[in-house]
Amino acid sequence: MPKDGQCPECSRINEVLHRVGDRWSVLIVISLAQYDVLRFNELKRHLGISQRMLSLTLRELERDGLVNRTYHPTIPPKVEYSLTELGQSFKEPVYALGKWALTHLPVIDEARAEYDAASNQAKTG
Amino acid sequence: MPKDGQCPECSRINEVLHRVGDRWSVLIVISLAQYDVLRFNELKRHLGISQRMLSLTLRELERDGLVNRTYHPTIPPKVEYSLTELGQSFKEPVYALGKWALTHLPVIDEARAEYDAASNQAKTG
DNA sequence: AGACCCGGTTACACAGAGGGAACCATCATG
DNA sequence: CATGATGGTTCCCTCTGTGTAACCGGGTCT
Repeated sequence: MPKDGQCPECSRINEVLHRVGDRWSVLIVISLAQYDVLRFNELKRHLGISQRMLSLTLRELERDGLVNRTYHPTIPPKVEYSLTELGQSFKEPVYALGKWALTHLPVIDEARAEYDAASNQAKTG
Repeated sequence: MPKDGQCPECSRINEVLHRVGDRWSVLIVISLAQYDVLRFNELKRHLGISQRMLSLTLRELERDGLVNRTYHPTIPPKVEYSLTELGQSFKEPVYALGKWALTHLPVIDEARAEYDAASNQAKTG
């Protein structure tokens, strides 16, 4: 961790982003937002996430109060995950980000291709 | 990288998040949004980022069309960075996320403390 | 000549993210 | 008894992210 001292807001944002802004957290929140309730293996199949990472990420999400874990002691066991209120509130900015991502990915790809072409030309020419 | 095949939207979002959701990109965008134009070393000082990471991240941001790089061949050299239109549009969801983060960080901390206390009690008791 | 400024780049090292596979516990089925 | 399903956990290994430190290159000041 660097000093981070310069811009206090930055480090706060960084903190939360680091916690909740990783790849899987966001995708899990999005999935739970869509389907309301999902079981462990449903999430696993839906996201193509490894069992290990799903378990880890869900626990962190639960710890942070974003996700509810409901354990049904049936045989075989059944565990359901859903968003808490906090998770629901997080859904909105995440959706905004997701929407932006989906909307602008083509533009980004284009910009990237252009940049690569230009720098390639610079190298060759 | 996993299969990612299950939920196509997820993998797209993941893709952009992976690109633009790292530690520094977001903070650079926020800083540039605030100050309009910043020089290399201004960013460096403001964020407390290492020279290497700043250089790397800025190049990626430029490559993705989010940031403009203006090189003034003066002595000593002067390089100015600013947001492109795309970068400006990215600013909004990022701000939404940042705002959520700042608002809910206390709640998260609280939830976390509660969770830790509970699991500690479970372990001890 | 040597030191300094700016904006980078390169070499090296370390921590953490993340995947894969095997193991666990429990009951049902064949 | 072996197998399967569910929801995890644990071990091991790799790959990436990130930091530190040193160097570059041109010009200016001393």
